Amino acid sequence: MALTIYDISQKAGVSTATVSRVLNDSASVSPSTKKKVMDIIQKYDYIPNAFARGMGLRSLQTIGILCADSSDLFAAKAIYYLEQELQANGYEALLCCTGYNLGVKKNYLNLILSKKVDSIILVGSNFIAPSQLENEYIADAADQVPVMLLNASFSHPHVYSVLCDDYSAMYEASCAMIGSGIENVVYLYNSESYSGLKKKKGFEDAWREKFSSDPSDRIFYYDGAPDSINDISLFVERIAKGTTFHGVIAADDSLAIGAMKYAQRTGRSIPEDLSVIGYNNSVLTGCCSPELTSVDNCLQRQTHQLVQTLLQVLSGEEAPNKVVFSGKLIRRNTTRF
Amino acid sequence: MALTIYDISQKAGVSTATVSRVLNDSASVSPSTKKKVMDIIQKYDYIPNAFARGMGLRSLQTIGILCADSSDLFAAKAIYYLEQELQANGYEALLCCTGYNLGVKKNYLNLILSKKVDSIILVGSNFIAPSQLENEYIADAADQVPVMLLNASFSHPHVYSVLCDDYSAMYEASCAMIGSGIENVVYLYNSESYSGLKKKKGFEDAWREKFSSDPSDRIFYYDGAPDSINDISLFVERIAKGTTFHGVIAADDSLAIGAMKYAQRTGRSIPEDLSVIGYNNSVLTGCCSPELTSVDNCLQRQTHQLVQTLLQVLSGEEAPNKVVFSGKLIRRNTTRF
DNA sequence: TTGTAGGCGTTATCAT
DNA sequence: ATGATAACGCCTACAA
Repeated sequence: MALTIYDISQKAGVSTATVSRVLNDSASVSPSTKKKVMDIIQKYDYIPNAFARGMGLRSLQTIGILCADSSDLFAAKAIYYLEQELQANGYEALLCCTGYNLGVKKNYLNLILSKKVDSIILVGSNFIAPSQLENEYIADAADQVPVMLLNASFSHPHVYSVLCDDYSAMYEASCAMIGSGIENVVYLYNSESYSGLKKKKGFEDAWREKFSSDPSDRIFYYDGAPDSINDISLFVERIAKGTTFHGVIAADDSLAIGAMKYAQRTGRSIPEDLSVIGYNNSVLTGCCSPELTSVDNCLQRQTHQLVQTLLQVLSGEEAPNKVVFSGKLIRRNTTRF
Repeated sequence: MALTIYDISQKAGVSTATVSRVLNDSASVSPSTKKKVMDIIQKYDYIPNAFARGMGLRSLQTIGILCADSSDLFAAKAIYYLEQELQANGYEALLCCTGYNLGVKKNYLNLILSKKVDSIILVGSNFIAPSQLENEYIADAADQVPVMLLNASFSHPHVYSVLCDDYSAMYEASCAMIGSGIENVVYLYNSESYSGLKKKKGFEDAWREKFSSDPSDRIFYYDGAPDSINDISLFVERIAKGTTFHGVIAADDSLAIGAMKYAQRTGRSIPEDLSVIGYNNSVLTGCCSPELTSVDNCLQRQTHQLVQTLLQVLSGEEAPNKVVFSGKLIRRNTTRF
């Protein structure tokens, strides 16, 4: 049987209350007794029982992280950074992959709430739907613990958002490509999430501004497996049957690389005949050749800010409800502007 | 204040014990009272307090997952699969990224143990060192909870290993390349972990068998950032200054792609002038062109088996201490054999 | 089948 | 500064 606080108090010749105070350095304990207790704790490798502790403190210093798919490149990086930041501040991360179904997300959110996490971080904007009604479950959760949104935004008490201005980033990337004189640019996307729609609008506005025409016949939605580059390239090939294009702007690096694959298969050269811009500036940008121009959404800065905000909230300080960073186009060799 | 089991028992007109029994369907409860209690629980949205529950049950149905870097492609996939399997069986995953330093790993292992997880899963073989002494901390952990190893092996009571036979997979891949007549094959690796060394030995044995000579001057260790394809390609370029080669076998897809980048930069054609084999069969294999031949280590089968074994262990059944799967060379376009 | 009551290991409150 | 002791909310003998 593991040692209890009572055992330690006996051996140290003090009360359990004193041991507890040492453990949490809560109230003032005389240096000498403190040392005495510490020594016993060290000597016997005493570890307080986490459950009993949770009961008393009403917290186990644990943060729930929800994401749709933790193996998605963006999510994987985000989770890594978040976990590191949390760890460094004495918190553990409870991970939960929900998939993309709304009902399932709700269930998991409640499940993880029942584990008494101190807060919940929602990774990626696919947790936020365009219709307020579907976001009700987030508001409900926020009544229990602060809810942190990474790369999404939702206005509600106790909901805090940290995100990249995907709209502007995509708008500027689109302007760069369209403005450089490349003809017949198309836009590829694979998510209608909060950020997915922002990005699309960035392209649309850039297009309308330049040509005063409706871009909707140049926008294509891919709903296949996100990690099957091959499927994506077939998808692009199908587009090419009905539409001429010399530029591709993609809402995700993998879509961009699928387009490159198609181009290379059909003998089109990049960037001479086809320019490509991706999004997320993931490891994939360095794997293809030529290397992919992509928008960096400064994920690490986002995660850092998110955890800082979270710590403020948990310690009762005032914290910003929404922090927005700017994305940045990283120019590589699939573009010439 | 949240409702307690006592409140529910009052409203239902039964004792707390009966409510508890309904909650855990432990002992037999008459269908009528069961329904009565259930209705109250539903009506008030009652959720039992997780901490108090943990105290009674001595478990919160939580499994600790440790990995060095959760954004590593292999680890990210593994974590995703594991979390899904665990979730499906009523367990939550507590994630912890330790980095590659041994001391840090030990600390985190103890930290996560103190959270009273029901078991610990170590993802990736970098937790197992060649020297037994350095693995002592794993043996210690296994005294407290069952320890599961994904893609590593360590013989000790309460330690269970599920892995791919990386040695054989790499041996066969090496034989395939060497046997096809490709001259001056080199081997690249970036980890001296349990599996890293197995893979290297696979190559060495294949080489020795064919040429009866020492392969050590053809084996190169990369110790830079694993996700910087560019650094890897410079590393390969340096190798090329002193060594002629027409084949590259890499212990990881990113190393292989770095080699391809070098080749493409210097105008060497793949696979005519240079054949390449990667390892892990990751998403990267489809991003480069030509697409990368790579060894698949059937990660999903491994994770499934691991969780099955874990469930057996936790329910007190006998379980296999070591399960080994075979890897498989997936031939794509960077090779011609 | 059901209820009573004690215990789980801490923390927090109140004295001293 | 320190010690008793009452919560905390649930589970589980044991009793009925």
